[in-house]
Amino acid sequence: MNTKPARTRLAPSPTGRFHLANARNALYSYLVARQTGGQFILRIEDTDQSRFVPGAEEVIVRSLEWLGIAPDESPYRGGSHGPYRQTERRDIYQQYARELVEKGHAYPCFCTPERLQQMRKEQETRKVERVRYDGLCRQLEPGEAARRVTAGEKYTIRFKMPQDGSTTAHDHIRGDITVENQYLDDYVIVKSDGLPTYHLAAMVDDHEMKITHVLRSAEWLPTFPLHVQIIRAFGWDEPVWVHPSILLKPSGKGKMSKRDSAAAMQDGHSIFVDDLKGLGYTPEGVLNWIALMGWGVAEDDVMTLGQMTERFSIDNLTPSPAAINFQKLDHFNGTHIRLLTTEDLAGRIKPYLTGAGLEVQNETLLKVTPLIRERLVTLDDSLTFASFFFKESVEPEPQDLVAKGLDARQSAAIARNSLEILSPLPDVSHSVAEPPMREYVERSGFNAGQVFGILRAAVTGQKVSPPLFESMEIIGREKVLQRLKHAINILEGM
RNA sequence: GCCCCCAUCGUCUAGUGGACUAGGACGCAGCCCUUUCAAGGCUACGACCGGGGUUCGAAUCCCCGUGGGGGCACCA
Repeated sequence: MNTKPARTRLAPSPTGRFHLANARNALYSYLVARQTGGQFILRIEDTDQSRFVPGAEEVIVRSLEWLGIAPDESPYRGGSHGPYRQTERRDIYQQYARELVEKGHAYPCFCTPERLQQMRKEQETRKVERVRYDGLCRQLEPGEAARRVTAGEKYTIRFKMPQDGSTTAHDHIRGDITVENQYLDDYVIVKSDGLPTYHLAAMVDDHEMKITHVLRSAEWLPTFPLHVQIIRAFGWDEPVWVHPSILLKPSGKGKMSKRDSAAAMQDGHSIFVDDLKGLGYTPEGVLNWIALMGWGVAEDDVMTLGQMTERFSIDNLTPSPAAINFQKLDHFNGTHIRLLTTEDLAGRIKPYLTGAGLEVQNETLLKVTPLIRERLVTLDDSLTFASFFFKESVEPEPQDLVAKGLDARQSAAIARNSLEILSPLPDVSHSVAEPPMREYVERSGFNAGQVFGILRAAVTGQKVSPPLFESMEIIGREKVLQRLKHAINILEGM
């Protein structure tokens, strides 16, 4: 367990949607911050203006809030280490880039995109070991370079990678990762528009914002040595680096593609957090699900956020890629729904019901909720299990009113007998209505499944429903009798 | 092609040299409960990638294969 307050961050770019991997990094970062009494920070990495998607930032914030892991510092909440949007930190990067150039760790590069493209093409046709920058501008005299810069020539700034030896970087999950420097490139750290690339911006910001633990996707592993080199060039302390594993598509064959996402959506699932709510998932279920992709828990894996905060440790993260398993999401969602109090659950279900045009009375909803709770996988399942409680009348399929092994005439007779039994009763509560109906089953020679099946279809309008007598009690005598009469009419017309 | 990472049931994982007959969860199958569907309970099926070492002893450490994944931009 960490003892010093940790500062962690989530640094997404507002270029697309907020997906599972983002959410999982956010969760782990949040957990580390919480358990050490530190801060979790949201920083927007918007240096690539060509890929900027309007509204993406809002989706990120909304998703984090919905999950219940909102940041302590962010562009919206502010904080003492802002600004939290990289485009607003332009001058800071400029200053640090200049420092790198002055120290001889970086140099201006005047190569045009066209030249670079051609260079790569040539390298490929020559089948060179590795396609990379050829170092043309690295050779330039610093004075000459400075003259061209002041002359107004367009340029980028490249990091001067050591050409001999190797770089060892330490990942908390994987241990030391060593790469021969000759395989590393002179990466561009400031673009010709004056904005930094990730490599510079993230290192500068993590330092400036006093980040102690960097949790980021394993996709960064290949440039990890570069990042460490940049930090060493500045002479800064390194944070604890944690690279949680890549998330794979359900088949385990590669990352999720656009096509895979569409397929998941078809199936009532999604890898995008802002879809999950509409699909009926709870933050608790989603959180528990993503927490366990790459976090090894031996037993008792159903956890709330609070329990995760107590139990989480970056020591228990796994290095191997994990396939996304939506069945497990359903499982966790269902179990967390069952853990909710009746009031809480009712409140969460209501929007799905009213959203479907149903008129929902809170009093009734509170009675219905315990009946459907253990049947729900997603919150919108409440529609299939509870709609009939809130409808004036119900329209059963004629064939559903015919009991198994019987014909329409026999079924109609059972329905009529049931009506005769229920009509004189003061009410159709469970304790009042069930005994005489049980007695009828005994006496009639039909089995319970047949009799109650007809009654269920008549009263609920469907073959599958919550327990029959409990349901009738909530629906009430008048409506029950009404629906039963309606069913008799249908059966007699068959 | 080059570089990097990874390797236990179908999937997510526990396991840090002897307590492993390899544990849990999801899923799957069966049974119990039951007026339907669930939930719940019980049971079953199911894995240490291969080969070499190291060691009295290896799922665990090392090497080599093989397989899988990721990355090779003035994107993050």
